[in-house]
Amino acid sequence: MDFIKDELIKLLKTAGVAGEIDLSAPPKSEMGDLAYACFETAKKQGINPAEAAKVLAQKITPTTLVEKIEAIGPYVNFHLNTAQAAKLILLKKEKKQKTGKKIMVEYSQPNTHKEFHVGHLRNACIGAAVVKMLKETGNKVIAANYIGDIGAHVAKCLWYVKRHKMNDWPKENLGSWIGKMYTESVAELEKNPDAKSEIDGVQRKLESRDREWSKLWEKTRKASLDEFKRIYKLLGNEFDVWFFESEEENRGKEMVQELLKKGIAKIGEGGAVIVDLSQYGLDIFLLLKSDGSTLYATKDLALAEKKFKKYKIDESVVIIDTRQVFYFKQLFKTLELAGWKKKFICLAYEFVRLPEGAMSSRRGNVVLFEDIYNEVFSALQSEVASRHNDWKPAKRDETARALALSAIKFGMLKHPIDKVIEFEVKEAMSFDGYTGPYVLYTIARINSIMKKFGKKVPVAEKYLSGLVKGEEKNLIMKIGQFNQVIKSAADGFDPSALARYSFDLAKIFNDFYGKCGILNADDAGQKTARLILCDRVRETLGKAAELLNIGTVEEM
RNA sequence: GGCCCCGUAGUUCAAAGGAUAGAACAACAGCCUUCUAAGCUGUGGAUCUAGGUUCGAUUCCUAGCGGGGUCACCA
Repeated sequence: MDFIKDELIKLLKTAGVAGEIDLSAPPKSEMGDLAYACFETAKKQGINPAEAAKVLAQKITPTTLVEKIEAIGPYVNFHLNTAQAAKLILLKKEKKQKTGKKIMVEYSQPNTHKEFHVGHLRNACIGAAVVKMLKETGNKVIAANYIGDIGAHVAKCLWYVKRHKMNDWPKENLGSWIGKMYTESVAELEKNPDAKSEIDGVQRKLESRDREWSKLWEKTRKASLDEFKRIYKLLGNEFDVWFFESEEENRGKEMVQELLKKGIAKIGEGGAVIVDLSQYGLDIFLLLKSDGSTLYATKDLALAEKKFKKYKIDESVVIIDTRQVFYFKQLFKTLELAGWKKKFICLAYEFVRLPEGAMSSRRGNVVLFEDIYNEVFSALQSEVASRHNDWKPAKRDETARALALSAIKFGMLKHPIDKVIEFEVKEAMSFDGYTGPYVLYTIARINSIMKKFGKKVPVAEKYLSGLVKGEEKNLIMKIGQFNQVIKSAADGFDPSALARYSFDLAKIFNDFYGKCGILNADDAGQKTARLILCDRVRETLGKAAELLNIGTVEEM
């Protein structure tokens, strides 16, 4: 699209337009392919925009690329020659502009000793997509996970296990069992608040690496981690660096002392270490508990230091639940007061709730990733079986798995991050319309055509003159937008823009597919031209899916 | 109460201050001797309220109303 825009901008400049020129797509394709809005120009000339558009349109003469220039209201609309547009969009490679920053994206951050539910899923999906999009736009990206393997929640879980469950450990699925023990522990603590002091004692023992408790901790921690790694493998999440809270405790405590010395932190009510941020509207920030044991904040100080010192990154992006933004504002402010001038970006997504209310391990109304995956997978198993009786079971399962993951991941990514997702099983089970399977289906349709064609599609400019229809042009123009969509989605950390684009492109393709014969086109030239177009649609959809961390299928 | 996010068809969401506010789901009516009907076509249906800035506001500002979140030993 850049080549086309460059040429149009040149035409406009020759016609006397000065300054920045911005071209947009008109709302309806009949109106033209690209439009220039004349508001600025009109203002400079002191005439009304519709008049300016009319004058400007008359000054520009058609070229091989631009067939018609038309003023509609305040807009100058350019109608492009389809074959020429196809040449510039389908055949010419645009050079990518590189941002070239070194960015660490920290995401997922699950707590061991807890269950992995669909709220965690949203983070994992957004994170994977953000990492891929930032890489695509030329950044060096380090994908980091930060495991909450120590802290109050671990103490709660282990206190309960030690007290009630030492004799009934399961042989399998230890990781998810431990998560359930956490939930039971919370329930018990609610009934019996006095247990709090016992649990605090457990946390202190864990932090002082008491031998007996450490042994229990190591075993359960590993089981939790194995469970997470299994889920990441299924989801296709890969991390370059693993941080653990347990490894940040000591340095964190030291840093708290340093902040005390500098006078940035002080001892607050009850003996805890605090930073008073009330003059910044950020209340009181707690760094260390009164009994000397650590908080999230203690460890995050050390982690921030490690990220910039050890990994020498330019920016630190942290993907978190919106409920933690206040905490992160406090943390960033504290680092700033301590003299840090680093770029911290806090990418907050709204949470996933259930129709009956917020998910809470406490109330036991969480939807586990595992459960929803199994449900979607088995629904797709029967879908696939009903369509492909002849396939081997292994192939059917593999297809159902890919489709299930595409449905779940796309469902998490299609909502903008600042919208609360109300998670409904019914919606997760729908495979029509604005869904992952719809995009995969479109790719599978193209694969099928290519397979029937049976040869490599010959790509050459001479075939493109076969492209003349409106449906073809719509597709070409949409493909032309791809690079810009990637760029703005990456810059805005917004996978939903890319998800929407891939759906729109698939939709335009299916329209084309229904109206234009491909293998049975009117003549050989047209057929080849359409095959080239199909190939580029497939490539674009495939790339979009890849950037969203969604795997595709050959056929379905 | 302070601060943060969100209010658009029945529902879930679009629309860098610009053209007749777009989709999807659901509802209803059609389309498989032809490249995969997980598809396509058609029909109805919406900007929370009141001000302001602007040639122009769904978008920006102010106030209100409604929903959600958060505010010292949780993460």
